[in-house]
Amino acid sequence: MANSASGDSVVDRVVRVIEAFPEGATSLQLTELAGRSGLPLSSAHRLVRQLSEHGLLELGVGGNVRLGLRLWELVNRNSPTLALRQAAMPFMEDIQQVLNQNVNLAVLEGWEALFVERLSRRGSVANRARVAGRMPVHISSAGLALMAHQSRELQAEYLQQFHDPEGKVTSDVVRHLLAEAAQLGYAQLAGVVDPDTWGIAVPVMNGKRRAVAALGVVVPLAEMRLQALVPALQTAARGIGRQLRD
Amino acid sequence: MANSASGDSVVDRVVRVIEAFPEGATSLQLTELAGRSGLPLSSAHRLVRQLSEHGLLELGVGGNVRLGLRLWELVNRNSPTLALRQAAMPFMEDIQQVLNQNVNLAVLEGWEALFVERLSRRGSVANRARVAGRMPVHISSAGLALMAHQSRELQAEYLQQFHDPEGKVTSDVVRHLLAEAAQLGYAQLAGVVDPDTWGIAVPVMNGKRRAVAALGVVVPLAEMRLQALVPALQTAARGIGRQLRD
DNA sequence: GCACGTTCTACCATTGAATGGAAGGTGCAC
DNA sequence: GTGCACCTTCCATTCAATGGTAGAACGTGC
Repeated sequence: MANSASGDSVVDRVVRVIEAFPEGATSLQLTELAGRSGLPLSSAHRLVRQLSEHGLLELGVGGNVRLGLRLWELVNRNSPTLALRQAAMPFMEDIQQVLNQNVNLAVLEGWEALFVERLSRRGSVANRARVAGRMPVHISSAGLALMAHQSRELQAEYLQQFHDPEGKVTSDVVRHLLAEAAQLGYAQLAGVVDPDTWGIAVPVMNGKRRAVAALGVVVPLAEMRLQALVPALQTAARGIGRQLRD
Repeated sequence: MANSASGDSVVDRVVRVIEAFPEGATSLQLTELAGRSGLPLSSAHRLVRQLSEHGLLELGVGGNVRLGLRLWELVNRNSPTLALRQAAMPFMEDIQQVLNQNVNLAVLEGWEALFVERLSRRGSVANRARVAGRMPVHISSAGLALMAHQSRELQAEYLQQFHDPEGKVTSDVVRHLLAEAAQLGYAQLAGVVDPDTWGIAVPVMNGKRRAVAALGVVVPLAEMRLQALVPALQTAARGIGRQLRD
């Protein structure tokens, strides 16, 4: 019983509390939060109360905890993705209008594609649900498009550590997919997320010729027409890249 | 020289660091960050490094600090505003289509309206810049619409503490504006932000008859037609409120 | 090329803020 | 009424946090 029996700093604990929220859960019971974050109840309680006083969390009646509006505000007004999203939005809308398909924009975070923006197929932007979602590199066209244009070192490191928990995909298969994506200039993947859809994505290059994002669409298998999709995506991706330079 | 000479906890400092970013600034020099957050350089440096290790911040070469993608992800995947924005989006799009005006959605945060979503006038959603922006209650139609439907106690407290830094607006003027907004069911404000525009906003009521948000439009003075705008806004606001109940 | 200013990074003795078990509330269910 | 599950508060113990200092790494002007 002392300063941190478990040997982690206060910052570690703050992070653990924020990360304890499962994807999509807006609120959590205090006891559950303590359990998920691995903190003693009293410590969790103290931390949550402190964070609540600053608005980073909100502690409601009966120990109901949720992320605070203040935190949302701080993150979104200085969003690290804002410049990218603003540069990409007009082009994403163009794609959406021309192809009438789901359009998405992703960046590489660790060994996963992190989706930072999305326009859904019907009637513009209603569906914003899966923004801030993740997909492993090897089962998303966006992830493949991104990884295929990273440095040799990073790709080697990625392939070296690669392991499919389900054991279906080998490192060699992924290597092949990446090589193909690099050669073709786009990545495609059929029926992984949903058996009836294809994903196609192209890299967005910034001024330094680095792939900083991937622009992709998800189309029903029946409407799959590479000849139409790829040029549109590539044109849009180049446009986004040009915007990023200014 | 001990644990916190300035008498604030680690949590306080973490918050100060995150809040130190001025609106719209995505990155900051370490020294400037230390200055803005009022922390000794070495303390700021240590905190930033710790937060960076968890991805809440990103510490680039040469002390360049920005908010981390991981933080953006955590906040946006468990966004406290998500339910509201999802409920409101279809209706906001309707308004945008029918009226062809800038539409925005705000909630009350302290004595200010916090804008959580916005659709700009031309070509759908390109302009996302001012999302997460704030406006004082008394100079925003959304703020007035929200405050006009809060409890008597809260309104009294607001008016009691009210003080216009520029000294142009008195508490009595605001009281009048609120009374008017409450009676009419909508708030209007001319030429405050931009001399050539009007703002009009209506409250969004949740199942418990509490005003949880405000739906508003900003229109050029020349196109101001209350008869057309208010019913459309009110209809949409009722629709949003109904969605929130489910 | 050298000296200077600025900014980032690392070190480490001091000490008070953080810790968490225990006890006391509170509310709900049976 | 009794039990249970959860939230909240308290407080003696102690080690993690602190920040002055020093040094490294850059850039810049002379």
